[in-house]
Amino acid sequence: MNAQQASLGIGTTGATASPLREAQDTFIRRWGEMGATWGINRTMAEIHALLYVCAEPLCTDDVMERLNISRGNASMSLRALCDWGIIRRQHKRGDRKEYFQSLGDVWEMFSIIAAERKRREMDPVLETIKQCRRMLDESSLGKSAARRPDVQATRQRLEGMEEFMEVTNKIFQQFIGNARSGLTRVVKVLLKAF
Amino acid sequence: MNAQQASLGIGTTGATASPLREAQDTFIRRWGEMGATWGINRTMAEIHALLYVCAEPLCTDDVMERLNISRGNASMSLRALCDWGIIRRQHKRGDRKEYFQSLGDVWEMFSIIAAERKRREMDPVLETIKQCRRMLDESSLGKSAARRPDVQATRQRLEGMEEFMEVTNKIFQQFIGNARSGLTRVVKVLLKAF
DNA sequence: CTATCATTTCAATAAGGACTGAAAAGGATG
DNA sequence: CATCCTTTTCAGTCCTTATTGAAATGATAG
Repeated sequence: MNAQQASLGIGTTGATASPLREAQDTFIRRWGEMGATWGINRTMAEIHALLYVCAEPLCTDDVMERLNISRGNASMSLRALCDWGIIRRQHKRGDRKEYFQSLGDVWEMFSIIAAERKRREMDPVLETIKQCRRMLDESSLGKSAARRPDVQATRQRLEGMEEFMEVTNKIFQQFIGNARSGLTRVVKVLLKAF
Repeated sequence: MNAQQASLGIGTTGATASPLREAQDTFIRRWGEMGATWGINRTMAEIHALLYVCAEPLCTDDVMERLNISRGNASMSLRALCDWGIIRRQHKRGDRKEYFQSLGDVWEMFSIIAAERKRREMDPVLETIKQCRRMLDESSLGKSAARRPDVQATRQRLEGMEEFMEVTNKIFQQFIGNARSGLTRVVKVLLKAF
């Protein structure tokens, strides 16, 4: 084991139990668990946590050894994280391997994630709700059907949800649009207001 | 099939394809998909969507038939939704069955969900981060170890994450504390500011 | 061009969650 | 307290997703 590996706490023997490594592992494990409950797969969350806390570029083998995962898994997860945009590839001169590095600014990371999840998961729902409302319009159903109490009740519920998502979307938008290092404008406003 | 069932669009034959039912089903399906990507199981999300759009109390059998799920599944999912507090049990006089009804106010629902997820998923992470930071304190490691660049780098990353989560927590808190029907104070502040 | 090292891909498999159905428990009614 | 109706529970099964490992592909250096 060379000096670099020692400082990373990477190695096949479990003997190296530095406090640094222990602290990092604790964080990584917890972050992985949280990811799972928010619909992000555990391994991806762990890899991200690892790159984030180490705060230096690691290569695929580092990640594999440190988290005990296969090469295939590491490769696919690293690519997914790059696709999300929260880690970046890096080349070291004189080294064929690729290295990966996490963004350092938490606000930027979360703003990227928020943007992506809004696009992938909230926008389609909002679209669907609008469509459902249209299906229950007077112009689609005729006057008498559109006034049935059950139809009206459903329409009202859809309206309530649409309003909510519209507002939530706006907040996301603000968060997304402004986050370039440090606290967002949204957040500053909030913190000042309370 | 009686009148009540007809109006709910519930029935064993697939023949009844009312626009109301179609709109509801579209919403339910989409809501279920979204839930899945946010770590809420699809069936639970669908049941909730059903109770929400119908805007009237339904019994276990209604839910089973409408969503094609088993009694066991319906029972467990309904209980979980009650535990979350976003649907409520109801008794109808002269009827042994229990009925379930969704909260009508979306803001209240999400405030309940936010409170629960904060408690279950964010608070523990924050706790872990604090603990990890303590592991890397000068008082735990001694001066020289605590000043190693790798230790300092990790400590900084943990601090960055802690700050982020602390602020996020405050925002959640505001959202949670104020939401009793209609827009929260947080949301009003936000909307005025932009 | 070939050898060498790195990365990606993907079929096979393992692991984890969700769902069912039937049996048990609960609770109202006469 | 016996009956009838409803709800809950949970072992077994099914289904989805995550992971592996080895073969294919790509990239660099000599």
